[in-house]
Amino acid sequence: MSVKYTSSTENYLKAIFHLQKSDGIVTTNDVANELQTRPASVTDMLKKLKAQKLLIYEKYKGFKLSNEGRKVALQIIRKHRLWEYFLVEKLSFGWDEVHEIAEELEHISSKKLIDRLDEYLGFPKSDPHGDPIPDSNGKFTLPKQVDLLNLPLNKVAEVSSIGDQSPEMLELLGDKGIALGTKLEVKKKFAFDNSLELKIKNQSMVTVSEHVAKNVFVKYDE
Amino acid sequence: MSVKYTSSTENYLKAIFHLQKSDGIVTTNDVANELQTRPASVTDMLKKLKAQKLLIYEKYKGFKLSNEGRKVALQIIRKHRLWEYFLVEKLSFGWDEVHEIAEELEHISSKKLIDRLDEYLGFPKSDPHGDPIPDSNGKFTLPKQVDLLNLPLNKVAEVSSIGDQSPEMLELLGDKGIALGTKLEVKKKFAFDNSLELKIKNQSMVTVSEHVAKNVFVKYDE
DNA sequence: ATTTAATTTTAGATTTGTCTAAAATTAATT
DNA sequence: AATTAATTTTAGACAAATCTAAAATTAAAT
Ligand SMILES: [Mn+2]
Ligand SMILES: [Mn+2]
Ligand SMILES: [Mn+2]
Ligand SMILES: [Mn+2]
Repeated sequence: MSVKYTSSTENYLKAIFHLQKSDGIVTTNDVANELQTRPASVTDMLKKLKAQKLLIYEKYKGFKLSNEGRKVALQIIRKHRLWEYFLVEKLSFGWDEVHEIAEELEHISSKKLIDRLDEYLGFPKSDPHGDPIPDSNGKFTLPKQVDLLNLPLNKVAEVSSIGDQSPEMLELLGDKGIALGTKLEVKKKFAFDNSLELKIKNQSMVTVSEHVAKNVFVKYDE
Repeated sequence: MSVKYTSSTENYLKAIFHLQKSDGIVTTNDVANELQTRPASVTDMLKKLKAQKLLIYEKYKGFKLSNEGRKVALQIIRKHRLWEYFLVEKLSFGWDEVHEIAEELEHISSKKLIDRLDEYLGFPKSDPHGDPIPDSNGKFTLPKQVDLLNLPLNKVAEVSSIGDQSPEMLELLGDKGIALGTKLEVKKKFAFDNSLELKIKNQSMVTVSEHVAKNVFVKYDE
């Protein structure tokens, strides 16, 4: 039967899950940095997670989520992303203002609530940032996508996901007229600094840096 | 500026508010009983609430909410009831299964979220149990209502609110076919035990005890 | 291979919210 | 009025989550 975890435990599991995705290996400092806390606090929590069999951990030797830990993390992520979808689609929030609120809502415990919400929303496949929403069993399908640097010239594509989702990045994208679902094509790539000129559908041309280009993912046919 | 309170603080304020409504005077034991905790824990919290100027309290002399405390309590109640309305109207929950979930959701802090939700729901005036929903400023209007014992014979009325909302009561009412909005009239009152015979619209006659009658409130014309 | 630096862990405190047991106060009974 | 009972508060403890400062371990640099 489904056990109840504290919000803190859930936040740690989620952070470790996300760090595992990108790096593979996760360190105490990584987690401290991600959760805006101190390394000593992280070590304390690692021991608790190990005691609950949510983490495989040997001191000084590193750690990773257990199967159970991964399972719990995926359910938190499911809740987070469904609430984000709800906020944008039903309550007309901007995609750049839902993360904080979802950070709280993801800890509401009722399984029935989240399954009803999923149904109410029409079983969406991805959240407002293009990230996949795990189903009730934790399964999800990664959409095939490339970043703008690897998008062929003059190929119309649709923005499907954003890598760096910092407020600064989202503000820049909003300003350039780039949102999830935006149709665009790369018109020119400058070899000098890998900056790109983009034609955004129904808008004028814009220029983006390599840093931005690497964090905007798109889907396109073929 | 809106200060952030802990869930525990919010639960205490809400409990004291509700106890104040019914009795007028509230005791340490009342609160302990309401929140399923110990009198010593209540005293601890009373001191904290006083320090935060949310409560007027002199030890051994009793206590009551300050204006600020009442204001905060009303905002929590607003959130609780709006979420209950959402769960019933949008996610098809039964009115007897939403309280627990709302007990968690009421602590989500975003003011913008709750105002957007209010708008999305069409600014409902009362929750699924017939209790009034305070507006963004904490104002609400009490619907004029009488309990079934005071409803004149053969007068068609509409169920508007339930006093005792225990699972046992809600189960009994569900079984008898009495829900919020149900149209009914009192056909007979037995002086012996104050039990009533009711004609419920589109159903057969049912009998209810005085205890039940005192906890079912109705609105009617004139 | 030592020495130095960075990382991680431990030791010991602190805050919040809770508890039990005992003391203080108020209320109720003889 | 004195005694007993109930209520409320204090004293001291504990679990959870955090912190700082110091120690242990591992990694990097001479
Ligand atoms: Mn969170
Ligand atoms: Mn997201
Ligand atoms: Mn609550
Ligand atoms: Mn209610």
